[in-house]
Amino acid sequence: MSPRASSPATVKIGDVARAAGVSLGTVSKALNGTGSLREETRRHVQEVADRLGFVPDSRGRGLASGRTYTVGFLTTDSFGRFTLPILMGAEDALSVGRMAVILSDTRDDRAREEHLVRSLRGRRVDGLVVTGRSTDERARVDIDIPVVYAFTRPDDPEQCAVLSDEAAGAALAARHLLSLGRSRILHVTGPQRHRSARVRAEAVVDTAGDALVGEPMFGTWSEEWGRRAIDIALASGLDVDAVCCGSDQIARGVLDQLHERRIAVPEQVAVTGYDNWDVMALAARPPLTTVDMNLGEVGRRAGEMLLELIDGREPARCEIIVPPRLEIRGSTV
Amino acid sequence: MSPRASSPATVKIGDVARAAGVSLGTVSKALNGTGSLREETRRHVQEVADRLGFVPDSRGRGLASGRTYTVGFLTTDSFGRFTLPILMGAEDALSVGRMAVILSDTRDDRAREEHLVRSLRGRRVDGLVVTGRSTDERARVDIDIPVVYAFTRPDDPEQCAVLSDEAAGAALAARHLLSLGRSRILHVTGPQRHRSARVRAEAVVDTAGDALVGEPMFGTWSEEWGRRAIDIALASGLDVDAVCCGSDQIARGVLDQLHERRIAVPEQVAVTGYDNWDVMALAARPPLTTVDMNLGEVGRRAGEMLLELIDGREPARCEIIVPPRLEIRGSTV
DNA sequence: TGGCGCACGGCAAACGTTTGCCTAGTTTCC
DNA sequence: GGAAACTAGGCAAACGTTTGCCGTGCGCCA
Repeated sequence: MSPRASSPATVKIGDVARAAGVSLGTVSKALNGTGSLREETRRHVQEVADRLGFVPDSRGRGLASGRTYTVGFLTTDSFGRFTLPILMGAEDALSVGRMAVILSDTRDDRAREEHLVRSLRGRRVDGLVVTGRSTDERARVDIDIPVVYAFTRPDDPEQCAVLSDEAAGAALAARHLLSLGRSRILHVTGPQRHRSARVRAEAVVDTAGDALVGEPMFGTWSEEWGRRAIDIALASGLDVDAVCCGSDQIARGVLDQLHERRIAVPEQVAVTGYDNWDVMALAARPPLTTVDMNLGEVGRRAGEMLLELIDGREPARCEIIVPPRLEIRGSTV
Repeated sequence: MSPRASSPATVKIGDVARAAGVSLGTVSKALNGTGSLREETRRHVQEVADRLGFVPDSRGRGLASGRTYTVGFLTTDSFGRFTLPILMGAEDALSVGRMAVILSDTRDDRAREEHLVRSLRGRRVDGLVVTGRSTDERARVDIDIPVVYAFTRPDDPEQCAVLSDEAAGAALAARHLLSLGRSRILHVTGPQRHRSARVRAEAVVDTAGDALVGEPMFGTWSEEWGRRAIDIALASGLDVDAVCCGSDQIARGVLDQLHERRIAVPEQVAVTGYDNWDVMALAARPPLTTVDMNLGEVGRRAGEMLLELIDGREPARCEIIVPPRLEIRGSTV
């Protein structure tokens, strides 16, 4: 087969060497800043390389140096709302280490995951960032290169991970409501079988104490549930001056239903969300006070940690908990 | 530097050869189904390779075969709402060609794009999918490998592209409203400087004809604008029985404001959106009738076309227009 | 002026594959 | 029974780098 029939034959290191009148190894050293060369030589080679538009072939480079400068980004949860900011953060951190990121979306399919991991292994990636839903633990990826889990919690506690402090986030919202003098707080959140929902609910219960009205209401992560929850709560005669929601979507539903019933937000009832999902939180009326998990930061820290692991440096901590942040807007005074 | 200090030294093709008692080249042929070998030999080699857990090194493979089986996915628009489904579709199509996808997010930064393209070139990717906002044309990427533009329109008409038929989509919505007997249709859409807004508006005007009330209302792609537009329209005494919106977000705002004013949807006024963005369209009350651009299909077709180009086959058409589809829900009868 | 050391840069092995060519052995056909 | 025609698989070159080691020529010092 004709090797790479690209039109104007790619320029390789030998071409640069010839054009610069030096040896092939010298070009490599000049361009990589290694070996011992006169500054003048380096400059000259650099110039020639630029003129010729030389870009070193990562295959040869990888083969010779043992590093590919490539990492895999493995996600179970397609590229949903949560995965995305993490990906962006990770890319940020990794690109300063000149790493390229290969995307692998398992679509939550075991066989597909196996195939993808095999492919990544074949590409000799230097490391792996694994992410997915935070709701449950995920099985560790069986591969003998550095792996950092982001957002999702690996079932093996030895593995490095960067997680969001969900309890702290929920507490943040609850405390905020308390500080506003609210004393009859309702908690509406997602399905009880989801770890996130449970953890957040527990934190709200602990923080709000006597100020909590009734039991946490578990349902689904939808606007629809937010609306229904309000109906249910009011129908059962609950007296409420704040609703602490498990997600922005739920909060949006809550807001709509309160509006519907002519209950003033935030005057009569304050509302908080969770996620700081801009399209939801900012478009709500009033704009939603909500917890931001700093997912970008989660991804960034995961990328940084992976770089450390790849470089063989032991990272200070192998589990990083990223603190969330409260974004205060109009839905709470 | 120690070449790849991974714990249990990676098994290479030579190891398999030795273990199977054949030559190195034979292993390659057996595993790749090339050359002429006895079926028995192939099986035997395959077995040994499996037992040893051999995964060929893509660097060596790429170097020898001239193909990297890697493509770049270059996006200007971070990985927003539109880019994502395209990415997923493209990945779908490319993964059947055993291609890995390297992500490159330019963040709309010229310098960053240059750097990323250089990096992709260094990795000798076999091809490139370029995507971004559909609102404007984008400068062609200067690289001498196959490139397919998806969703975004390249400024050079020679380039291959897969686009969504936005005019058809808007017409679809307008025609649907007409077919329901609506005769006083208002069009509310995004900024006039956006190509998408202009194209869709033009199509609505053409399709609705006399049934169009007033001029298309250009604004922003936000819920806020949807709400305001309704206020403005009603304040100016417009009599309307349908609102054809340029996006789901706008439609959502329109719905909310109509609801606010106790105007029944769809009985008194029917509403259509554009994008079929599930979190918006499904959570709306009533659920939104909207145009789905089939972005997954756009990505898939782009991936397929790229595969063809890489394989040197001239694709039948170099510009593919993917037809949109109307998703009918409760906001129109 | 002679010797030593140092700075610079060349040489070639190594990285892990694929693939065209060649050879040895087996069959087939007269 | 012998030669021609295949068949199966070995051999080695090639892909494009990096890097350790070595040699050469120069400067410096005595």
